[in-house]
Amino acid sequence: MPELPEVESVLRALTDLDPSFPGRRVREVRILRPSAVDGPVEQFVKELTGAVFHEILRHGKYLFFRFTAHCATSSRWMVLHLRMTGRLFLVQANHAVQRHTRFYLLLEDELALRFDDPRAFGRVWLVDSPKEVTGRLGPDALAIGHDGFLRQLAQQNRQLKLLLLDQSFVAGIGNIYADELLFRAGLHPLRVSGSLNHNERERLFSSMHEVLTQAVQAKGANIDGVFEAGSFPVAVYKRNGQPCRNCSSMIHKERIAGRGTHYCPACQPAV
DNA sequence: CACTCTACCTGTGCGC
DNA sequence: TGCGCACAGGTAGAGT
Repeated sequence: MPELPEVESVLRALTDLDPSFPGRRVREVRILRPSAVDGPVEQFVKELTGAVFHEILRHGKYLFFRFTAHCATSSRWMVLHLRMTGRLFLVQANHAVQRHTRFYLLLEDELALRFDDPRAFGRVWLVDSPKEVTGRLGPDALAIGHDGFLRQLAQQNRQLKLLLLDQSFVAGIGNIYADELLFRAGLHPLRVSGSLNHNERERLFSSMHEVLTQAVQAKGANIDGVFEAGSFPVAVYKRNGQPCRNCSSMIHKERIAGRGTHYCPACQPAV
């Protein structure tokens, strides 16, 4: 499930694989699954055909592609959310379409930007400004600094698991990294944010920052039995029934805030 | 106002 | 072996 580190890796892969990606012109747009596009499909195709990409940004789990349409002066943005199983990548234009390919953009130099998504939760939008999307989001979880995070935290009094998953608190953390950073911080997912002492608040920020930074460096998470491109080793996610790497206690799983939540009962005491 | 539930999807892995 | 079904999860929107 792509969260901040995985989405950041997608962005870096695009620009590393193809340093001239910003600057490329779209020759053709093919939509295989119209429901992947928010809004009228014809307009999506029409606007992007002949458009030129200028830059790619990320905020939370969203990617923003700035482009200028073929005979327009002002910029427009293609916004993408991978949701659960979406994958965005560059391929050769003749690369065979897969069963789950939802759409692709044929670019110059026989390249194609392709979106595959088995679960079909992923979506793409065209908007005038990223703010139309990021306006509902909190600060990016990796861009936010120590002081900004503590300010955000001071305004809340909610269960930590719920808080971390709330994209309007900070954007980019999903179920995997919420569990991972709470483990690193030694905080139980049901602890209420308002009850944290100074030291615990500091640990929450530093753990969030370290986990996300290291996961970006590792190009995403490595989860046993689940296909993920990255090599960040998870300590608790899907490790229920296995020994904690700190203390050998059994990793526990329960449903919190409607999500499968994994933690070490010894390292993350309830009170 | 704050929380919970459901829809959206389909591959996986279980029990029978 | 094969069938049916619960489950996984991010987000929006509806419901309590």
